[in-house]
Amino acid sequence: MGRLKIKTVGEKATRIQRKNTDIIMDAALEVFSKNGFGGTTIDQIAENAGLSKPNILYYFSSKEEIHLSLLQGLLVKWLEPLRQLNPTADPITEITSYVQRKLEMSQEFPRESRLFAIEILQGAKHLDKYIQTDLKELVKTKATLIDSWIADGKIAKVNSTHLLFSIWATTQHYADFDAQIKLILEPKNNDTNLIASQYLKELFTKLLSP
Amino acid sequence: MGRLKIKTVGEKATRIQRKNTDIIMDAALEVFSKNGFGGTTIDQIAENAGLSKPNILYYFSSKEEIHLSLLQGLLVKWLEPLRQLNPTADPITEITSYVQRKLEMSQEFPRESRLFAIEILQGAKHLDKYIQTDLKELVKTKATLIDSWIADGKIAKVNSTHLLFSIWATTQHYADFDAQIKLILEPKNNDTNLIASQYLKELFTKLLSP
DNA sequence: GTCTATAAGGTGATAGAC
DNA sequence: GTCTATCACCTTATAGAC
Repeated sequence: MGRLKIKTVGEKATRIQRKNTDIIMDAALEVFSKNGFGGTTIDQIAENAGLSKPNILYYFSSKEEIHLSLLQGLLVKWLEPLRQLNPTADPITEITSYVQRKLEMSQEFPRESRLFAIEILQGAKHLDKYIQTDLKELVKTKATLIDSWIADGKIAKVNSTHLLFSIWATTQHYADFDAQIKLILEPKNNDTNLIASQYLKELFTKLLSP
Repeated sequence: MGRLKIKTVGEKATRIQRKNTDIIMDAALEVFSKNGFGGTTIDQIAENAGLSKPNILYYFSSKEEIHLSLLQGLLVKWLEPLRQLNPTADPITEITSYVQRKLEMSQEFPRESRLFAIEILQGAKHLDKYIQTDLKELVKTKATLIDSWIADGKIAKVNSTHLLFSIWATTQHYADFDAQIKLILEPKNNDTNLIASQYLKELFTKLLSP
């Protein structure tokens, strides 16, 4: 009768498991991204999910397991924009498009962005193996691609790795520091996303123009 | 014999109070910036400070009071680089100097940077009044200054508020996401700070050149 | 000012009925 | 699969001796 990973039941039960697992993870994302791991209680997750605390612990064996599942499930999605960086297209268009994709992802998934940010901020203890392998490898590949564009004279000479850092920093800032931005900007400003998009396009276009 | 704010004792006692208060706040900064508010226990602060838990609570009436004291003490220092932005000097030099000051501050006080970041990330609940007054006012003043530089044709036309956002984002990134950066860069890279400094100077110089 | 002891309440996780 | 009840532990904060 087992835990999640042991599938001994039929189609219908599996579907219920999947559905409830999704509900719990969404509720947990909501609370973890707002209060951090330590500031989150299973009770809060349970209330958010509309389930009882023991029921949460029927699907996940511990609070930490929920947290880990969330982080690991996030990684593939989070790297997708960078993976799409295309060697054959126009370099500046490619990079500014990447900036746009990253910005849109932060705006569309602010909870995920914050969860990720909190985790890195606190030392990346649960992601370090992944960062040292998958992310490091991907950065290396894409930095090499950018370096080849520089060597071909297609874009200006810049440090390709720090270029990536600054793209991450500027795009994620709008999701992660949203509270600060909202408090500073006038409430009437409903076009923050558009302005941010245009500003960042200009920032990186000017940097990279040969 | 009263709490911190009531000064009924002589010079010597006051000096001890001040010394222990500083020790506690430094220990608390260490732990809060690493584990967040919820992930921190008074026991951890006590151990870090080399004091007993009740002794901590002799100087501060609660865990939250320590946290608040830290955040509020941080604000003046954190805004100083922007305050120094000088209306009379050369605009591009002024802005790139500001970038350097902000970068140095993040590198020199990474714990403060992370504490601040975690607070904003989680909704800025304890700083919202300050952000809406002091910071908003300062940003308005300095954005107006930058706008006047644009009007005078001294720098390129950009959105001045988003310029400030991108400066904060890029400079704080090196402190806040240090764990990720260290894992991605080769261990041999000891000159990250220098490269970051040069890269950011180029990024903003190109953006702002008329 | 600093300590030991402890109250008071919250939290993660489990047992067992349904 | 889901619930109520509960255990065992941890944590904040206080009381009171020194």
